[in-house]
Amino acid sequence: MVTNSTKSATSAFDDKREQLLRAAARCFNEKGYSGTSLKDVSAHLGLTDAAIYYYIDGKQQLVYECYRRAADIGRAALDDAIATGGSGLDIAFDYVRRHVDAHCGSAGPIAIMSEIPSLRDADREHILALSREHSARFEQVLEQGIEDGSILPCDVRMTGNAIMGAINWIPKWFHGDDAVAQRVAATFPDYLTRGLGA
Amino acid sequence: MVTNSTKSATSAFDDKREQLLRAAARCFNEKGYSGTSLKDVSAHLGLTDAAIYYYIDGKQQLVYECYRRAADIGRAALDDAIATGGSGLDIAFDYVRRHVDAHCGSAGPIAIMSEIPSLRDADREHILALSREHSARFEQVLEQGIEDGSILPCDVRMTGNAIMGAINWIPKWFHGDDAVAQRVAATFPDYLTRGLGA
DNA sequence: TCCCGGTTTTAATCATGATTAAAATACGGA
DNA sequence: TCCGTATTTTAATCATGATTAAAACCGGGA
Repeated sequence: MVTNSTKSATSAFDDKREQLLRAAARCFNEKGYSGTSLKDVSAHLGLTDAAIYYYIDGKQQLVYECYRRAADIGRAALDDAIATGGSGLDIAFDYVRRHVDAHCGSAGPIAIMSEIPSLRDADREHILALSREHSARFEQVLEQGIEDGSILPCDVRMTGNAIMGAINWIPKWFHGDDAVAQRVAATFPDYLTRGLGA
Repeated sequence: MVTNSTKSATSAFDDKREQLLRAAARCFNEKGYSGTSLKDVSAHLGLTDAAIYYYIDGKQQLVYECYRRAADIGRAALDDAIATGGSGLDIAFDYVRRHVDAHCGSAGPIAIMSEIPSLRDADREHILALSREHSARFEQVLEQGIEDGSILPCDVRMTGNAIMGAINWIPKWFHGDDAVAQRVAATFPDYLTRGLGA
């Protein structure tokens, strides 16, 4: 019935839908959008491909929601980091820590937005807007750090691209190993912010 | 006729074949392996899709050679960096500089190896081997830097992953703008090695 | 000018995979 | 136990795109 429930009450339906999004995210990360068949995704849930249509409107809708979920998680990581306050460098560190946790922790696989062109026109606009907004906000954090002296002057756009790239690439080599997750958490925030100066 | 010429003599055939690989790399980077049709690739050369088969054995062969070319370029960047010598940190800096140049400079689009699973079994083994070897060699450079005191002790595998990720993600946002290329060159080597300590 | 190899296109073929409709199944409550 | 809704499957349909074979084209040398 594909209910567009706005409520967050945890129905069995919503649960399974969430599972579906995670399974799809994992598949998309591994084999790309066009490379994953709905059968690949449904297999993760022990269903047939056709069953997916009970939960979601189609494959396009599936990527779109995966990407939107990814954007939400990234935004939340930045929101929370900003909320904790501190210098620009502190915020940047906390953001990396949270975002990396999101990729490696129990939040499950998060889709990396590596195939924006394959989205429907309207969806692409929306996702691009979210993505640009996120980048801009992070760059502002870097600028704030430059002003408060915690970060060395730099090209914030390029530096932001470097940091985002390092994070976005994680799913390409991280596959759920807890021990590795710890090493990521112990290394990434420190390494990626140490390069910002001090 | 799809000659497997080992010579490097620049025949018109080899030239066009090289153009083909670059066009394919650009397409794969933008829309993924399955997402790009041979028609997409051939359009870049002003040909029809069927004409591609005159130059290469098929789509699988095309990705394989794109990835192999990418591996070669990455290896060359590391070889050259090591050849110039210096501390581990110096080498790391030079490697990043060269590899980033390769992505943004006239070497043309380099395929990012983001869809290893879609390779044929035998090809996948080969590419994975090259990839692992490259990572291992770069980690050795980092270790050398730790020994000679130019790099702070760290988890070289994770740090290497972070650096490679930042570089590999470049094609996702860089689209040939020369001015941007300069900013990348001015920012990445410095930022990515500054985080290694000193 | 005519011929030939090298190059490209046209016009099939063929498999894959998204999507849909109808039928089957499961399961909680009356 | 029986019913009705929620869930899933089965069995089409349909479009896309890789691949191939045969025909057409093109430029240089005899």
